[in-house]
Amino acid sequence: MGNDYKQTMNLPQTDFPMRASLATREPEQLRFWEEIDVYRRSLEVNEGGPTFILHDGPPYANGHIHMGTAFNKVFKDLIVKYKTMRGYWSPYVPGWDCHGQPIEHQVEKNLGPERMKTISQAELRALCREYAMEFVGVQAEEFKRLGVRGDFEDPYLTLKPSYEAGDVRVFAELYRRGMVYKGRKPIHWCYRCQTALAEAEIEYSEETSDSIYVKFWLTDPPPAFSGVAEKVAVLIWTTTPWTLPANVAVTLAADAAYVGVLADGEVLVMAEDLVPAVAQVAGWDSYEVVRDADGEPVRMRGSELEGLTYRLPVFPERTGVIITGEHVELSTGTGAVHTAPGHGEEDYLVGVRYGLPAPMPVDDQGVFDHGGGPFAGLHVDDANPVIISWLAEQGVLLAAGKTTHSYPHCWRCKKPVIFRATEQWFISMDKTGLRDAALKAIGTVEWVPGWSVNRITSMVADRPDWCISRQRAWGVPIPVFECAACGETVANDETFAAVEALFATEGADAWFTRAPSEYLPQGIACPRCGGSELVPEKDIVDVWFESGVSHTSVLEARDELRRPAELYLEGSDQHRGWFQSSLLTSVGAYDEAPFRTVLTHGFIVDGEGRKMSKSLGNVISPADVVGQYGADIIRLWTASADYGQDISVSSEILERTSEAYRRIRNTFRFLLGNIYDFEPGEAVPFDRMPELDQWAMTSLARLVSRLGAAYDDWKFHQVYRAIYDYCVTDLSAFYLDVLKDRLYADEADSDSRRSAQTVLAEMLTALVRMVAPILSFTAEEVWRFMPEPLREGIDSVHLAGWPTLEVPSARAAELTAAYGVVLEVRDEVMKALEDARNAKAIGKSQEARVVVKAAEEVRSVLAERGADELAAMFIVSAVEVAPSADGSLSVEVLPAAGEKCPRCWNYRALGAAGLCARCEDVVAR
RNA sequence: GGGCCCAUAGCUCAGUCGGCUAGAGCGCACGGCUGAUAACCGUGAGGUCGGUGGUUCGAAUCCACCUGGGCCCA
Repeated sequence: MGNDYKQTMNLPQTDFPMRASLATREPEQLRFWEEIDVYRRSLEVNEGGPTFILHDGPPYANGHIHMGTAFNKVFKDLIVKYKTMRGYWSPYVPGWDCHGQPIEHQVEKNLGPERMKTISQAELRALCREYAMEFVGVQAEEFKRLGVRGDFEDPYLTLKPSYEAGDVRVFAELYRRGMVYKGRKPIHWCYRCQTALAEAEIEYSEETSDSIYVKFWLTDPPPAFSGVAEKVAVLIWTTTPWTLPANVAVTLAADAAYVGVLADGEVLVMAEDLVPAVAQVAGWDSYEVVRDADGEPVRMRGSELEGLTYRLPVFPERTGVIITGEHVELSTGTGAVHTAPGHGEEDYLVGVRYGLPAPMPVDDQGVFDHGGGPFAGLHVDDANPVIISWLAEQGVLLAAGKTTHSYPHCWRCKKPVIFRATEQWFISMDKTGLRDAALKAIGTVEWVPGWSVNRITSMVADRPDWCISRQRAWGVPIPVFECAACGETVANDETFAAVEALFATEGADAWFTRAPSEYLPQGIACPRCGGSELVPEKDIVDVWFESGVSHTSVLEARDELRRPAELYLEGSDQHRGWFQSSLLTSVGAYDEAPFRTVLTHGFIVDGEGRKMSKSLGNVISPADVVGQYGADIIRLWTASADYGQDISVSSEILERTSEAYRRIRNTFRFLLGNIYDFEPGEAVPFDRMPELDQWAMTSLARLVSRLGAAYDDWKFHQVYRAIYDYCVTDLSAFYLDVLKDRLYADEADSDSRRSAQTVLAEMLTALVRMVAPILSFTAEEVWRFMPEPLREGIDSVHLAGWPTLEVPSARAAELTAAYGVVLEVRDEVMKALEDARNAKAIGKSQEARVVVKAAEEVRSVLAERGADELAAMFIVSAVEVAPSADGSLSVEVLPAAGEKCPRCWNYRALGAAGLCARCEDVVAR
């Protein structure tokens, strides 16, 4: 049949596969990029261009990457690639956070308790390094598989000597500026294992404890109570009697009502709500609440009692003070909390606020020293019964019982741990105005999305001093010394310089294997006692401090980078973490923020918006997605999400993303298939193109500028949206569909077909570049299937730059307006054709001719296009435009006149050869 | 418990200073085509804009509270 004519048609030809098979094909692109060293080349092409530095926040070198890390890295990658396309010199140096408790903990678990006992710190550190390096390797491969481009040959690692030297440099500067001080802070301590424990090493379980109610005698009771009885006490409740020797304050709830209860001839002050419960525990047969002249209970708010003093229970010759705090519970106890800043986190924080001392009478072994007064020499394990009976003897114990509650235990020995204040190193927020300077620096930075600035501001405004020391093995030491003779800290420009040099050449390991005399200059002595024997500080630095100094260890240290960076980009948790530690160390050392813009994204959650967890069974791993769908699907998903909120992944979302991908891929395939015989020399200039092609060029130009704006504005989901809608709506559903007749049936070398191909080539070369930052693999694949001349001798799409497209603006505006009308009419025509199809009047639209009745304004626009052009655009055999009686738009569908041309399948009057005039003409040649 | 934030069709997103019957694409249903064919085209059905109350002539949009969710802290 018509197949005879098939050979005379210009049907699409391309080897570009319809099916992506990304999981198997992507590795080929990876090898290609490796071969041509695309990262290096991406810098070379923009040598001398403006610089854009996205500074990578280091993930922790432990375990495989998850969806969150994948999202974050791909997000960064598409920004770097976009900037590269726009001509920016944009190096990307990935980094890893290699020190810290989780790795040390894991290594310790692998070793087991027996070997741990015999291993040296140096050996332990070597094992930790090995462990970290293994996962740096694992994650680097996983990132590369996602298409992430960067200097994976030479990433930055917090365990490298050059990095560790930067830790010293920043610490030294902060120290010189007087921001670093030594103070005390309570930490979890296991006296059996003789070690500090991190929060992650604590296991909580139920524990039965003593529960006692103790009277603290007020020295100057409020008159309302003191008139009633001679002795007035504030009644506290505690489950840790052994912490009473360290008591310095009682904390009340500022807004709660407190009353005096008269029982056994004494007034006991407690929260009104808790009086009945206390009466029951105390076993009072009768009691009364102190009342005023009107018979109303005397109520005082916690804040009114603030400032009163009382005699310490264990040291009656000293006094404590009543304060208020937010952590006071009014569901149990008395509403008055025994406060020992040396023994509790909340107590410590409230103590800092009130400037209270933090006595710590318990030593490393858990034994009271002389600070324990009458209990000196007693072990805390044995102390409770002794203290309780002592309190009873003193007449201050109201009641004693037992209670069960959740209590922290050591992960190693499984025994209860204690909270114990120890010497720690701090960075002061206020001594030298760091807080104010940081807040000021926040104002110089662009925070995206906008609410981000509120979050960082309130966190910096409210945070306590930064405790930067850890009692650990795997990290960078606090680079100071202690005088062996008098305990004074020894640290000055000379020692810092020597330590920095030591770390730079041998790494921080040397701190643990070399004696200070080997690397410190001669003559360093204790400024207080003149002692010359110096002991290196045992504590290491908080890992947040380490990663925080990357502005120095990486941005400053590496030739291709500089401080400040244009962009930091991390999840919203980093307001507390890296954004802040980077900001504080940079402002502290250099008086300025290390970044110009900070971009924050939400967290990855499941389809219901819940976080992913093993227990919920909703975890999706990037490796599985790459295996099933391919990295480009992860990349497309990354771009499609509005990162300002939490980002969902589910199998449905991935399925949808994958369908969208196929749509884009097929658009590329169609474009490639129709330019197989096109040479750029045959391009038709804009002003000689048919109007429809001019419109297509206009809409492409609009897309180019819209995408540029969306990318520049960090609105990547709009980029995705615009590309996708363009492929579906502008191209597939309209322009490309309309073009088929011209492409397939017109003479191969005709101006009309060459014009169409000119447009398709423009679309292809522009789209492939604009999509490359996102669909990095597919774009590269498309690039390799493009006709050689269109590639302009460029190996990789990633080196091809951003498209430039000029369309006369007056003509563009004219066409945009006119085609708005045409497309509206087209919609109506489609509806009418569908009705006809449903009535079995027609099958394909060419079988119909239509009569469009419209108002004058519409008719004039249509008339300008011409009936033939309208028929082509509506894909019908003929269009007739007629006035409409009421001005409304309506469409009448009639059978096509003429017969089906066996070559082009349009309904036309057929000539002698049995073909339509156009086809007859084409075949004749 | 506190701070910051989120909530529009099954999915991903639009909805400017509050103002026509809340939009798009996908998916779905139905149909067409068989020269983009494990493609392509068309039509259609889907939403009490998380809930309640308030401000207003009028609220998806402003306010309060609640519910659910996220991050951080406690």
